[in-house]
Formats: sequence, C-alpha cells, structure tokens
Amino acid sequence: MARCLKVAVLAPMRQVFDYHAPAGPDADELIGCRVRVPFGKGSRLGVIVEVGEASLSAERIKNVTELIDQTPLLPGSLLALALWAADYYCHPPGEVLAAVFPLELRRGEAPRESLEDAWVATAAGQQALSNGTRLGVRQAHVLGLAAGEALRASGLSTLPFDARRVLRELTERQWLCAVRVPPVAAIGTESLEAFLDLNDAQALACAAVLEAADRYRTYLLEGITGSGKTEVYLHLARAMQAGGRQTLVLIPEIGLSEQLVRRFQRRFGSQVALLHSDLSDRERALVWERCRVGEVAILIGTRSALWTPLSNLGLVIVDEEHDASFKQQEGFRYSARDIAVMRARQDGIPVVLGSATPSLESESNVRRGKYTRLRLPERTAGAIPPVLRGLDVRSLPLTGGLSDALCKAMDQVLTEGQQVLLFLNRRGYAPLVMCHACGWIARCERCDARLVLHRESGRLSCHHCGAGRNLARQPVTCCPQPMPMTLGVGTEQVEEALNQRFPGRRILRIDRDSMRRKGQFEAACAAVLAGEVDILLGTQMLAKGHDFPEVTLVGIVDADSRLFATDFRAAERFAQLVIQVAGRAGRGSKPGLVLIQTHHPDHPVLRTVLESDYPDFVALGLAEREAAGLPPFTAMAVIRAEAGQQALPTEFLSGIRRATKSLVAAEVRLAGPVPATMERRAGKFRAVLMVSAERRGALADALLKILKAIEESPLRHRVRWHIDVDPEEAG
DNA sequence: AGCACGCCGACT
DNA sequence: GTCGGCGTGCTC
Repeated sequence: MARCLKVAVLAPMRQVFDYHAPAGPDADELIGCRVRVPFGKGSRLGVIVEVGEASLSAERIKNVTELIDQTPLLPGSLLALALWAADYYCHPPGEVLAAVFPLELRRGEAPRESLEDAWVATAAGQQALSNGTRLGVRQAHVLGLAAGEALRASGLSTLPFDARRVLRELTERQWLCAVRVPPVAAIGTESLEAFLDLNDAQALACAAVLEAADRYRTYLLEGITGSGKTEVYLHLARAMQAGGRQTLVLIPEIGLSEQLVRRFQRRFGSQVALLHSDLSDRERALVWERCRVGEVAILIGTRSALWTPLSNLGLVIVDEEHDASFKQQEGFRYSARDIAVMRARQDGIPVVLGSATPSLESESNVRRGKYTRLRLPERTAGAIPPVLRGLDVRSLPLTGGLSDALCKAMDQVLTEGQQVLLFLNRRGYAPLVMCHACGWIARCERCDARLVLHRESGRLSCHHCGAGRNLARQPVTCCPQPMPMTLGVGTEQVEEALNQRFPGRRILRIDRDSMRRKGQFEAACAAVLAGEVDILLGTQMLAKGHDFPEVTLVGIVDADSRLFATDFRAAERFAQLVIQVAGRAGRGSKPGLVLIQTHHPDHPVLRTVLESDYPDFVALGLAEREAAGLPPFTAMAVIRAEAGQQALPTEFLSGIRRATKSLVAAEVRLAGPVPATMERRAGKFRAVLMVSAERRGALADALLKILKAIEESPLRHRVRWHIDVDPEEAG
C-alpha cells in the first residue's frame, strides 16, 4: 500500500485521517506542516503528524487541498509533545493541536511576519521640530521620539497618553512616516537594572541548576515568600541568555504576577516577551512567531504559553507550581506544569518548579528521587517571620462575621498606621436568604444551590450558573407576608460591618463584583501600596501574587468553610493559603500576625498549620493521601457525564463501568458512578465515575478500554461526557 | 463537532 | 399528504 500523510484534523475526533501527499516535496519533511484538506462536505484545517501506510484503499483517499506551510510550523519536539499530551489526557489530537496554535494560525493564516509597525520622522517633520512650528505638547513629544530612533508600536504603551490620534495627525501632515521594523535585535546581552548579589542558598541553587544545564532534571525550588526565588530565576535566565539560550517562565495568572513580570522587564528589557489573556489575536500570533524564530530570550506567560515554539530553549521555570490554575478546567484538561516537565525532559534541559508551598505531587516526586530539592531557607534582609494564631470564636458574638478579638487586634495595627488584610471567600452580602414567616429559601431553579443576596446590585444570584433575579422587579413573594432574612456572611456584609466598627478608616473591598472593569484591580493594588487604604477586604483574588509591605495583620474570616470542604485537596489548599498570606504579612522590619477565626481550633489540619511548618503539614497530608489511596500515591482520572434527564449520566457511566470492569487489571479501582458534588448545575444533572490505579500504565490502559466502551455505548450521544486525568477535584 | 440520512407526530 | 423532531452514522 502507498504511503500517505496522516493528518490530525482540527476537530474533536480521535482518529487521524489519510491523505495523498502533494507532488514535489519529500513527505517526511512535511511533518508539522498545516494543510487544508477536504473533509466531509466541506474543508478543514489539519496538521500532518505522520507519514505512513494508508489504512484504506488508495482510491478512497483524497488529495490535500493546500499545503499551507512549506516548512513545519511546529518543531518536531513540540508536535511530539502535543501528541503525547493528547494520549496522556485522552483528548483528540486535533483539539490538542488547535490549543497549541494561536487563533490566526488555527484559521490557516500565514505566520505573522516578525516585523512591527513603527514611525520615523520625515525631513519635514525634523524641520517642524527644529524651526519652532506650533505643535501640541503631545505632538511635539511623539515627533521628538520619532526623530531619534524609530518609534515602535510596542513602545506606545509606555507613553502617558493614547498616541494613536497624534500619530494619525502627524502622519497626515507628512511629518511622520509609517515603517515596519524588526521588533528587537536577536538575543543580545543588554542589561538594564543591575543584578543583585545572591546569598549562599541562592547561589547554591543557581549553581546546581547550571552545573547540569545540558541535561534534563526537575528541581523543586522551595523557599518562603521573601526568600528570593525570583532573583534565582533572574540569574538563571541571564546565564541562559549569555549562552544564547531561551528561558520559558510559566506563571499562574499575569495580573497576579505583575511584580515578577516587571522585574524581568527591568533586567532584560525588550528581550522579554509576554503572553497573556489580554493580548489580541494579532499580538499573540506576533509573539508566537518572534519566539519561534528566536527573537525573544525570555518568554513569560500563563498556561498556554507552554505551547510556544522556542528555537533554542534552555530552561523552563514554573513559578508557584502548586497553583491550581496551571490545570485547564475545561476542554483539553491539561496541567501546564506537568507538561512543562515533559517538555524539558524531551529537550534535555533543566526545569525549575518554584513555590513556598509545593504541591503534594511535587513533594512526593522529591521523596521518590525524581525531583531534586533546592531550598532557600532564609528571608532576605533579616525579615521577621509572621506569627500564626487560631482565634476560637465559639459562642463569641460575631458582627458581620468578625469577632471582637479580631477587631481589637485591627484597632491596634490601625493605630500604628499599618494596614489590615481580611479574607473571606464568599462574594455578596449573604449566602442564604430565608423567609422568617414561612421558611422558604431562595434557591436556584437550575442548580442544587442557594441564591446569594447581593445588596449592592439588588439581586439574588446563583454563583454557579449566573442566573438570578432582580429584587426590584421580582421581589420575594413566597407567602402573603414575606419576612426575608439572611443567614451567613459575604464580603459586602463584612464591608458594611467594617464601616460601622471602624468609622473614618479607608476600607477597600476587592472581589469579582467590585473589580469588574479592566485595570480596576491594578489600580486598587496601587492605592494599597500608596497607603491610601487602611483595611483591605477580599476573596481569594487577594491571596496570590501581590505584596503589600505595610500590611501587618491578616485575618482569615471563614477558615471553617475551607477546613470542611469535601474535596480531597481542601486541606492542602487551606495550608497553602494560610502560608501564602502569612508570607505577605509584615515584610521588612515589621513582624506580621495572621489570625484565623474558627469554630474548630482543634482541627488537625489547622493545628498542624499553626503549630508546625509546611514540611510537617506535607508529611501529614501525604500520609493521609497514602492511607486513602489518593494521588500522588495512585494515578487517578474521573469520567464525568451530564444530561438534562437525571437518570442518564448515571446510567451511561454504569454501562461504561460494566463494560470495562472485566477487561482491566485487578489493581484498577473503579468507584461510582455517583452524583457529582452538586448534582444539578445550570439545568444539567451530573455524575462521575472515578478510576485509579497504583501504576500510571495500568490507568492509561484502563482509560483506553473506557474510551472503547464509551464509543460503543448506546447512550454516548445523549450525554455530554469528558475524561479528566489528574483531576483537581474528584467530584 | 458538523452534516446528512431516516423514520415518526401535528399541520396546510 | 408534507414540515420538522432529533437519534444514528460518517467524515480519509
């Protein structure tokens, strides 16, 4: 049989499809090229993933319509990585590849030329500048800049005003001329801000990584907040740059890592490129192409930046490696951290996972000798470690969720002119609205959830599906004389209580409701840093990334809700949160205090966090996971299904379980199906089947059998289903 | 995922 | 008698 091209069509299909190779180029050279192919009734984009024996007769195979790339757009190693990930996460290769390409390339457009728009002053412009022609302040400023070096589009954002209009006016007058220039020089050694000297631990960590820089190795860089992890990253990146090699830095969310991004930019200037969700498709494609051709020395980005081709990658860094946002929670459910490790392994380069509170997965990998631990034990500049204290609030009066003890502690700190940070992981005014007359409770019609009262917007809203009602238009009408009352406390209510208890203090609430608009969060953080805020109150949003050196007291208002969450990572998340926020309190010479309000001062997780350090917590957590047969001691996947009819998901999953059970190894455990933690959500009923095995290979084999069973299930089209490998939550 | 085919209920 | 409901199967 003839050799043909195996094409992964960019559609959610698990097979690859055969096509005749176009005449001319050597087919083997085309692996990684995009093609347009006839598919079904229309035409689709695909990626050539293999050259091999045709699986059907030649006359049934069609020709490729168009060879879009003459040379592979995706380097072989990245293509291999994507296909490996498709296998590992049981996801269709075409969809995985669709996630790898920026939108423009996914649509079949040519790669963005790595030239960017710029403006230079014309002779007339130079003259206007020198002969005192009347110019606006902004015009003169822009023209002045363009009279020297070309003024790049990428540099416009540093101007204190929007330059677009000015540029148009100046171009119309022919004082400016639009040109296209290469965005930056190739990897150079320009250095802006000076590099700090490393302390011994930092120097040791750097040396360890660089000593074996030409080999794959995963390092877990463990260091408390303020121990200088970022400085280690910077030095490593510089060493890479000096050797002409690129560094890929993955971060949880760009908004939350602003300080890290700025430090990289101050050290490496235009050598740094950024990929984040605010970029337009065009900008994203441009950065992608610049990285591919090697014009970028350091790429910093969130999850999807992992898939950027880098011509000479020398080091991968994953900052805050424990952060859950590295795992994509829909569609192609991959862990950018785990694939980053695989990428480094394929490329034969080191990868550094950094965290103050490493995941139990990474800790376990250190214990098993798969990762090497590097410790940064000291806080830099002699900072004093924070004090953690549980606040037993049993039978104490609470006003807006706050105990008197917490308020008194706040008084003291505020009197000394310092700032307070309060955490409450619940938006809105109150999470439960009940009628005092008849007992009616406001519930979501589409979810198994209660509606949350938002007083500010005058709405009862569901935090799971977004549905709700406007109280002005649809007031509570459960009985003839409704007497609505609330139970529980949300951020709006705490804010109200704070305003009463601390009159005259400047209180700032930070949650998804108060920080709707773009840039608002950054502005709020700036206000806090400028000392324009006394009490900062917010949800999870506040826990990560930002350092507020004037904050010396942190209060965790609702610790109990976290301690008693059902999911198996709840304890780990709680410990990480407490330690992360503790790290943010009292940097510099002022010691920090963290007060944790609880009704369960003897809860073992809380006690471990309070009385010992993170390593002790890790030991406890790992022992519990081992006893319960949970990751990282088992490999786990969950199959989730949802449908409009209640019985369907369970029926479907039961069928899968039945069809699979006898085919899988004895060590494979199938648990369920059980209804999901919230069975009904957005009008759909949901159920889960859990699969786990001690060996990864046994799980992978079981998942293949399960996929086959799904393909043969008569119910497969009547439910929506997906497989989640290494899930964040088992429910 | 699309898109066609195909076999059963309420309309001109 | 037809328009259209979505269950089923296919895409090299």
